[in-house]
Amino acid sequence: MTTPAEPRTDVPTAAGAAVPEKPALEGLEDKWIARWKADDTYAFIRPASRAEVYSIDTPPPTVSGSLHVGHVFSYTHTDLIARFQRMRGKHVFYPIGWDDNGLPTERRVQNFYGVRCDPTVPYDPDFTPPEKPDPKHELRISRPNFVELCHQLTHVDEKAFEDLWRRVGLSVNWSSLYTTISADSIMVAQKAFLRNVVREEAYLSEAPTLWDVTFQTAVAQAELDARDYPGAYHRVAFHAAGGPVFIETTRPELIAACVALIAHPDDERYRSLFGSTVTSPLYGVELPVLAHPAAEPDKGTGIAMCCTFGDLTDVTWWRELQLPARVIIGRDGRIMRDRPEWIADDATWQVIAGKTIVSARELVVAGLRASGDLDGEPTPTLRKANFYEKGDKPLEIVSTRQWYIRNGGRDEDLKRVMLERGADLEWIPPHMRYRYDNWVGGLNGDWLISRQRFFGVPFPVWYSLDADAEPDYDHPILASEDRLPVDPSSDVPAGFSESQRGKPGGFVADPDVMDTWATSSLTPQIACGWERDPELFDVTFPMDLNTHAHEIIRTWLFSRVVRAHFENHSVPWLRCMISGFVMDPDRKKMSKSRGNTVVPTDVLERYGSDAVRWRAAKIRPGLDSPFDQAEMKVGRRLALKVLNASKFVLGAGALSDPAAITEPADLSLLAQLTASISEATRSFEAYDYTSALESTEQFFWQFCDDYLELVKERAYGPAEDSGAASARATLTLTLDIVLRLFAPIMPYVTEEVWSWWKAGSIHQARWPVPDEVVVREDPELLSDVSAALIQIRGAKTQARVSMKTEISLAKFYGTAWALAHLQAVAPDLRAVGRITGDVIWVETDGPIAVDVTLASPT
RNA sequence: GGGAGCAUAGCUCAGUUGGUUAGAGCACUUGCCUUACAAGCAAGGGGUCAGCAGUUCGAGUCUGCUUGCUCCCACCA
Repeated sequence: MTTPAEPRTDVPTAAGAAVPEKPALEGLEDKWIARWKADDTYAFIRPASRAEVYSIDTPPPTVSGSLHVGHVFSYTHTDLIARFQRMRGKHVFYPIGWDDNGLPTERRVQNFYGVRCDPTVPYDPDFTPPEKPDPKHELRISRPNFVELCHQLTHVDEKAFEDLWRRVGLSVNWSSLYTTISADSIMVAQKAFLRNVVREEAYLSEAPTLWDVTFQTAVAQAELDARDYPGAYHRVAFHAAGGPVFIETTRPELIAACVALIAHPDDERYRSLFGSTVTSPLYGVELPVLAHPAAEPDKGTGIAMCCTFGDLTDVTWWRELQLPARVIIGRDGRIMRDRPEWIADDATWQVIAGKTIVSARELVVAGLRASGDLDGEPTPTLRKANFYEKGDKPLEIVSTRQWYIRNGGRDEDLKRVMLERGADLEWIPPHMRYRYDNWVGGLNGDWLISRQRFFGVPFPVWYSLDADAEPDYDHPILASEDRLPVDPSSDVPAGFSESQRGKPGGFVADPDVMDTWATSSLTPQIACGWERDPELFDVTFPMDLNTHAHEIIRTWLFSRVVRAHFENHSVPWLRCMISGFVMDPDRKKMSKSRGNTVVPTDVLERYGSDAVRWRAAKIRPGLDSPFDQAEMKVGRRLALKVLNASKFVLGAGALSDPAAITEPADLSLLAQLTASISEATRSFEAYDYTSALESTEQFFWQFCDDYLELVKERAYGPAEDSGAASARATLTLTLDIVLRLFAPIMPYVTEEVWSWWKAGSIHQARWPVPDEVVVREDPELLSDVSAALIQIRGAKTQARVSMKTEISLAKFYGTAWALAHLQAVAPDLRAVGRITGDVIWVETDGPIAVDVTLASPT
């Protein structure tokens, strides 16, 4: 009745078919981590054609940061797909990288070693960091020494990350590991940048820029974090001919930077003042009163002071009304020491000169109070202020020269193209596309990529100096591609010699580095060997899948779409699978700043990787999920159940002979198994790993609870008995297939059991197909048997007796069809129910029912 | 203020194009040492599908409104 698609020949493992006495989960991870590493089980073997490859772009974690369970879940989601595709026969290109460049690393190095980078300090080849950092006296060290320390520390961090990912069981290609600060990455980042410059997709511009005073660097729109920030409204009088004009401000320290008062053109209250002038309190600077539609009549008093620069509206006014720039805040976040030329009275200026913003504010308020220009007391308010996401002071706006890459923020045509690129991607789940559309639609400037920092990819650019040693920013000297990677601070541009560095008529290096996103926006190009390995690039790019959590759609996802659009005229990948967050039990987002993170190593140790992965697989793409320890226990129980059930199956004697499967109950099970294979496959193909797991799990539990119990006695029969052979062959085939269905989710326990009687890794085995089992029996048969079993067990439970209590008389009720099903497996039914007496069959129209008479307990 | 998602058992979640009596796991109750597993097995209780209104022979499912929660974006006078 049943023939296998192809006879299977099972080769015993080298160790022999060893089923342990007491299987345990402990120790499996160490054992298989070592084996997979030694055998390079997940190696990418380069095939001839793109169609044979499945390539995946994964987020390079910031190695100086810390990971929490949310990361583990998200990376697991990717691995589930990778393992499924590998078993489907794809050559899975699954590189991983470490994001080790950038500010987080610098900050960690500063704290770890107690040092600070000072580019003016010369390199010390014999430098060794202090054994015990002294936070009060940071050691000032040269940029090369600082960068060396960054490399040292990230190396240590990277080892810990690799250990974690290996424990989680990620089947990445470790030989394709990249880092964002490696020579290759620098080369890719510099080459792509140079091409952007040549095509005028990147440009240098002096403009007001959001500036972090702590880190003293520019930051990009994507790195902003709007936070509540306590402040106070100060009602301040400016002086006009007709009397005082009151404004409200939370930033009175900027009165000295004021360039105009501005109200809405239709605002009757101020219409008469337009075109006239007022003078500022304390400083007596004469200022025009102007009209602009961006002024909001219902904010404050309806008339605002426009400063250089208090907020982005000030920048708009400065630009559109062509106002002068009156900068008073320096890049260190302090009021400038020298009195600006528009302030007449030096004594007034000296009050705030050199002060921090906070103390300057207090001093100015005291001055206003003394001069009578403060109307009433300041009223506290909670306002939103822009912060750098890694900073803890509100951003200032300063005018600086920076490199930008066009992203559509200042170009409607490009914006439309970027939206179209987003629409070309397959989004899993689909609604994540709206996040992309929202972000791109709301861009209000190009992408600022330069950072005034040290550990990062340097811009491959110099500027020539004129006779006064002033740099010519309009004509940057670009490195030629064949010299990459270059460090302009030590390399010399063509046609110059090192002796001309910094000299009149000579040259100077661009001092900045690229933001880390500028490099990580090229991970598909870095990983796939762009410009370095054309054959690899051809078979891996555009990639098949991009995965990460939804918070970096606006940053990492979007920036890669931009770079691939410019460089490759394509999308970087075909689809994006977006993970949700793990929330704390109060349904709050897990984050380091909230202090509610769960350290993954603890959880992995307590429940095991298979259990944690099982839990991750229960979370569908895009959905947030609360973290619950109890859920892990269930996963652990399943892993253990797989071990125990396998022990039973193989303990009865593995029989890889599908032709021996002849009994109706056995054939019916295989019919159900076939349906499960189809369902799991369909689900995985649709990236619905959760449903794939659920269908397999449901089959497996029913297999254990009903089928295994039903055939237990028969399976123990003598080898020459055809019923016993049928049971054993069914058990063996079912285990073989179920293990493979579980393999992407629980790689450890499935590999362990596989090794008990098969050679090779289950992770290199093929995903099951329904054709492996050719069935002609009715899957309903076992369902009817289960229904009868429930009745028999129920009777015993109700009587509060043991399941092994004998039944002296059993009456089965049901349709002729159902009774036929039960009669077909009557011996099994007698065995599992311990029916020792008579069996009576009663045909009815109703559902299956069983009446039993229990023998008196022994 | 703009956008998105969610609301089904005490908890976490399924519930295809509307169609019998709304499901699962956990938790809970009760029973069972049953030779794969007591980290197990068996049986059971538990829901006004957030609320209101509508479409329909029929609504957890479709439409509108309301409420609540979460996330993203905007909001610095």
